[in-house]
Amino acid sequence: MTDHVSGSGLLRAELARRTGCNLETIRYYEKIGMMPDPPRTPAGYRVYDPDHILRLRFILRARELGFSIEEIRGLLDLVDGGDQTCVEVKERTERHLADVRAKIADLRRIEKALSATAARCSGEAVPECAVLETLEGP
Amino acid sequence: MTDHVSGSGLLRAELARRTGCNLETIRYYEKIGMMPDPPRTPAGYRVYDPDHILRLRFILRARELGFSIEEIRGLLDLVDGGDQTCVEVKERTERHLADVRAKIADLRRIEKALSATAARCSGEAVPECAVLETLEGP
DNA sequence: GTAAGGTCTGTAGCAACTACAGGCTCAAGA
DNA sequence: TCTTGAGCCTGTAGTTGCTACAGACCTTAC
Repeated sequence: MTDHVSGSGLLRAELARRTGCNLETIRYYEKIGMMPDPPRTPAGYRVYDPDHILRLRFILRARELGFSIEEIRGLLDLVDGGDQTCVEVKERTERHLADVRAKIADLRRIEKALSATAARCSGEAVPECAVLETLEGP
Repeated sequence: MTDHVSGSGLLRAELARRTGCNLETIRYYEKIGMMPDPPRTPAGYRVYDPDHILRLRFILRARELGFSIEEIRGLLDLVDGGDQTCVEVKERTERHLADVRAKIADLRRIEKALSATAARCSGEAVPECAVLETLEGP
């Protein structure tokens, strides 16, 4: 079987390959409504298009950044539009923004501690405990 | 029962309260070796000190930032010392550093997309799909 | 001394995947 | 053509990382 189904569509394995996602996880995300039900071939095979790649990559990376499924659902709702008012979108966007900025701040602290550790390690001493104190900041 | 066990020690519930951690999760982290086995009272109650608070807060925040248990174990090994050589520590530190910097970069993209969304939303239009394209970067 | 509440252990349940079993589909080669 | 083999389907079971509960013990307050 080729991967070219009705022109530009991808089958599930090809979507998995292009996103680095586990094959079964795609089906799981469809089941819980994170990924839309894709069109099917007459035989029932799922057929994906480039938008699906974009969406799945976003979900995967957001997970790696520590967003829960529900948080990602919230971010995706911003994309999917729907019947939300502009005010609602704005409020939710700003909540997400605060969360994202807090994560960035914490990661910066970890970055600082790690690079200090690496620098000190260029000498001969094993570092003390800069890492643990990292997230104690203001 | 007070929370003052043998001077400055904390019982499990107090550690949970001060870190925001679920009570049972503390026991779980002990079981999988992320938290050290704490000393006990004669009756078998766990007694924690301020270092435990620090360590647990670090674990919790690292989880929120998307680090897996194994990755956090790696970060904590840097703290715990042990028989690792300086070169090993440095290599592992730099791998973590690369990972942290990639996360920061992605979060910055998300931040940008979200603040653009919020700004556009101050007008009247519902945003299109700036968010999804966020993690497509270079 | 007894009632209330905190701690203990072990075990069961949930969320988010991940893997497998058994069956159907399709393209290609003998 | 027909068969072989890789890929897809569904449903279900297993894994990881927690979270909640049950039943028993301990401690403080009345």
